[in-house]
Amino acid sequence: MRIGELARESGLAVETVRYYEKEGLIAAPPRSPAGYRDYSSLTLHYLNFIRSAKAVGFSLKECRDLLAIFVSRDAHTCAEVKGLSEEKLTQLEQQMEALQRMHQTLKAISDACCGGDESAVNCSILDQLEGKKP
Amino acid sequence: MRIGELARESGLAVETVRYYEKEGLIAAPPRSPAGYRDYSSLTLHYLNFIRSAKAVGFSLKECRDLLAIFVSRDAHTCAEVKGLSEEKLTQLEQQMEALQRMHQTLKAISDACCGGDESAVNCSILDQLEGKKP
DNA sequence: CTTGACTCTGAAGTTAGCTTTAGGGTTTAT
DNA sequence: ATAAACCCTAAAGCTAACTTCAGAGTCAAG
Repeated sequence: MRIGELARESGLAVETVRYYEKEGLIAAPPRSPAGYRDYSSLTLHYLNFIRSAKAVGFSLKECRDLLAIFVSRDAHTCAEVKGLSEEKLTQLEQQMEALQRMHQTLKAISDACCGGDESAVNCSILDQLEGKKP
Repeated sequence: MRIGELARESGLAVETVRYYEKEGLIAAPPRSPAGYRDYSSLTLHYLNFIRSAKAVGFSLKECRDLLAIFVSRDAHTCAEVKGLSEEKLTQLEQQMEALQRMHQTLKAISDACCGGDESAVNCSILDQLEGKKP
C-alpha cells in the first residue's frame, strides 16, 4: 500500500510517517517504479504499536527501543519489557506529583483571594507571587 | 546592582535575566558608563514574581501578562487575577488527568505481564501495544 | 487529455525556554 | 600590573516531534 493509505489506516499524517522513517522508527520500504513507497501491512502494525506506546507516555526514542524489542521478541525477556513499563510508570507518577504540587500551591493562593471587582492593589494572589508573607 | 548580583539574588542565571529582558518580561535597565546593566531592587521583585509564577505552572508569556497586571495593580481587579489563576488550575487538572489516563492504561497492561526471564515472544505488554485483544 | 489527488525530496520553520559560542571590553584584588 | 572574575553582543544551538515549503513528477477518472 502507498503512504496515503498507510497514514489513513494508522491515523497518522503522511509527513509523520516519512518523519518516522527518517528517525529510524520504521524501515525504508521498497519503492514502486515511480519511486513511491510501497508498504506491507507489517508496517501498519508497527505504526499502531508506536501510536499505542506514545499514548501511554513513551517518547519517540523510547518507542524506537520498544519497537526493536518488538521486532525480535525472541531475543528479549518479559522482565526487560516490564522493566521499561515500570520505569515509565514511575516517571508518570513523578510528573503527576510535580503537577499536584503546583496545583496545591496555586489553589491555596487562589482560594485566599476575594476575587471581587475591586482593584488589585491589595490582591493577595499578587502579594503571594511576589513572595510577601501574609 | 549589576546583573551578576541580581542573578544570584533571584536564583536565575545571568543569561536567563538577559533573555527575560529580550523577551520583554523585564524592562531594559539604565547602563553604567561602561555599558553594564544597572538594576534597582524593583527588578529583583519582578524576577521573584516570575519565578513564583513559573513555579505554579505559568508560561513565560503568561508571566509577562501577570507582570503587566502586577506593575499597574490599580488598573486591574482581583476578579481578573483570580480568573487567570483558576484558568491555570483547570489546565493543571487537565494535564493531571491526561497523565492519570496514561498511567492507568499502562499500569493495567504492565500488571498483566508476568515479568519473568522467559522470552518476550508471548509478552502480553507487547501484544497490548500492538493492539491485539487478549 | 486534462484536472485533481497523490507522491517525491531536502531544507527550513515551529514552540518553549533557555544555553552556548565567539570575541572582546571592565573591575577588582593582590 | 596582572590575573581572575565580571560584563557586553549577536547569533547559533539545543530538545521534541512534527509541519511547512518549494518545486516537480505520477496516477486515475471522466
